[in-house]
Amino acid sequence: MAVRELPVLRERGMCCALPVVRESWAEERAELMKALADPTRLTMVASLWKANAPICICDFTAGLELTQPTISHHMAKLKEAGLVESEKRGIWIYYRLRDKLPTPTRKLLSELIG
Amino acid sequence: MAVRELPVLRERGMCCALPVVRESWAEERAELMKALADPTRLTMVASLWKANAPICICDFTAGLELTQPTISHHMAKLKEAGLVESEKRGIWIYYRLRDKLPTPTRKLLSELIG
DNA sequence: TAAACCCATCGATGATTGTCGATGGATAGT
DNA sequence: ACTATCCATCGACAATCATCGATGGGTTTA
Repeated sequence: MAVRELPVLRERGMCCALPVVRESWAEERAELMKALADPTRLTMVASLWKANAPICICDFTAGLELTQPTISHHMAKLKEAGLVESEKRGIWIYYRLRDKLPTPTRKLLSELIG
Repeated sequence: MAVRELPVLRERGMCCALPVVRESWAEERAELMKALADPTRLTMVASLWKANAPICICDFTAGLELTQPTISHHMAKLKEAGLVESEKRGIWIYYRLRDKLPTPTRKLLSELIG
């Protein structure tokens, strides 16, 4: 918090005073952020997080004001991002937060939701 | 971690066993996540976070393989999301992470980057 | 004054995304 | 066997987005 100085000596045309490099880290993390960058999906994840119990699609379609295909589509994105896993039980398919969430992801969700 | 049971008794056509409601909370948070849901912007935020020093646009255009208008566009989004603030110094405009970041946001960035 | 540099903005374009209706597979009750 | 329910998938559409080239406004140096 102390080194917030502005460079004084600086020549024109000479950039890159600081190392700014795109890393593969950003690509992976951006994928996770994309999965969470929607109010509906965020609500779904938060519901699963707080309920700590399996929820099926029809419960979401009842609570959120969206069509069943739309909810299914969002849930598929969450699953593709590795945030959610599903289990079929009779007619219903129950979704829950993935058991083996990477620790950084779990902590991030904790900061975001909890 | 104990209540991971699947509902056994369940009637067809009766949903909403669990409260799933869209809250305004999700709308706000989704905006922040959208700002972070791009590899380039993620790299920029991480650079500002780690460098802990002001960086100007030309430094980013030199490091990332993108045009200056594109970088400017991304930086504008970060600014609009309240993540970044700028200061003009001669020819250059220096960007840094916002001083008064809300604590949840700062902790989230810490989990995401640090 | 002129030239060089930094940057924001505009307009365009191709790609991605959120949403819906329609359809069909699977399962349970009658 | 027939029907009702839950759900995934497909195709379509409008909206948003990431990227670029072109332009112009500021600012410093020559």
